[in-house]
Amino acid sequence: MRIFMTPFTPPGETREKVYRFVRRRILEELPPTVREVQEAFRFRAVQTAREHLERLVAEGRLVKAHGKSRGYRLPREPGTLFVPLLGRVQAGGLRAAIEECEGYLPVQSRGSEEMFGLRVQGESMTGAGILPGDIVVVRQQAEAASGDIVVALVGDEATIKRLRLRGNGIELHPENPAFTPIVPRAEECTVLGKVVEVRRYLEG
Amino acid sequence: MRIFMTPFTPPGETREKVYRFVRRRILEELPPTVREVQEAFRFRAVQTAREHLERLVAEGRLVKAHGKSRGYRLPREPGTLFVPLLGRVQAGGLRAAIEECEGYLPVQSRGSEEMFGLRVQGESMTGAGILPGDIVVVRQQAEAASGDIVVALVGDEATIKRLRLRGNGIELHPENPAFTPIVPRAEECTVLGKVVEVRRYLEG
DNA sequence: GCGCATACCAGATTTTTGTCTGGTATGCAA
DNA sequence: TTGCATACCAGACAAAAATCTGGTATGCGC
Repeated sequence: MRIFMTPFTPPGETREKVYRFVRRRILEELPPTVREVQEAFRFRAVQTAREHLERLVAEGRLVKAHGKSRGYRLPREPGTLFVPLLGRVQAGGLRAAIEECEGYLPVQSRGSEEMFGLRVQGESMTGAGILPGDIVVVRQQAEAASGDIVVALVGDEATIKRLRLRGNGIELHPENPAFTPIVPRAEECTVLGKVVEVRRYLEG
Repeated sequence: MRIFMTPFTPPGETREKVYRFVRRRILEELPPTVREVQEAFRFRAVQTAREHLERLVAEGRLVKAHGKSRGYRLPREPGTLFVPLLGRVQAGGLRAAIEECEGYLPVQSRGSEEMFGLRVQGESMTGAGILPGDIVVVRQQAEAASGDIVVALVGDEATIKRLRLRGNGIELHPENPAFTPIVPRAEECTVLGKVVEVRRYLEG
């Protein structure tokens, strides 16, 4: 007569915990093996862990790569990618600036667009809640709509302003009464991309 | 006589590519196996991939968990963790709010502190560049220093204000002249945590 | 009782994966 | 020339991990 450890486990409760465990591990960059799940929950059999995992897959809460180690993943990728954080961008040197970036930022993104982070200098956009020292996350694109906040290369330095289309030309508007709009000639201004996110770190 | 495919590969060039490949894979959440590296570079022998990887470890550019599958990691963890994004927090229900969160935010963090994200309502902190709809990232802590921006539970709703210590008591200061400071009694106010980051998503 | 579901366990097989031993080719410096 | 480094290859072995087969206990509806 064998002893079976089958404490009163309400249906689904253990599975819920397994799901949370696996999700956390995946988000922390290393999905667990079936045996790691087994050990984490003190199952006596690998199969028990496997059954929970396969059930989660059947329910659509996880997806897996059959036969591969650590093959369980979250469905619909959370799509977190790391974009380079640039200190400043000088004329023409976006490529160079990306090579010499200060670090990387985790960013949520659906596509695999080319993006970068840029540290804000100056007070010209405080009216839009963008303060010196903030970081803007920029999606690289040469075109933008009127009203978008963009990063543009004017002269030999990148600047953050609100874009206004005026007939054929463009204007770059600060969001601070102490500054005046820039009306660059087309050939001396390049739109590097659109600001899609603003971040401010209050410590560290 | 065997034929060896040894094209002119400048020293370190292949290794650099291997490093980039592995780093990308790690950041995308599933570190490669040695054989996956082998296949990605069309090496005829696993050992070739292994030598590059071990070399990268020796150089300190990667670290590994010996004997574990997919055991290569980036040194000094980028320490990205995912924190729950809460819509609103009502009296006492921080735990409940975390259970029913709207989603997860990738956040850079050194420790494994308890954190959460909270969507900003109202204009009381616009002077600090915190606008309605912004997201604040909060580290849970019951104590905070004078001058910190905190999330506090006053009455039955969470609010974001700048904390001021006044003798024995506390004051919660808005950063907008149209609002007046709150001077709560100690028993009707709980500091949930300190705002460590502000985010604004400009699209989506 | 019966059938059926969930929840779990035991032991084995098969595949994947990490590791190891010993090799070839090329360039460089002593 | 020798020695030594890098860069690569071949074939194996052993550990780790996924998978499979067949079981026990408990509760629920009929």
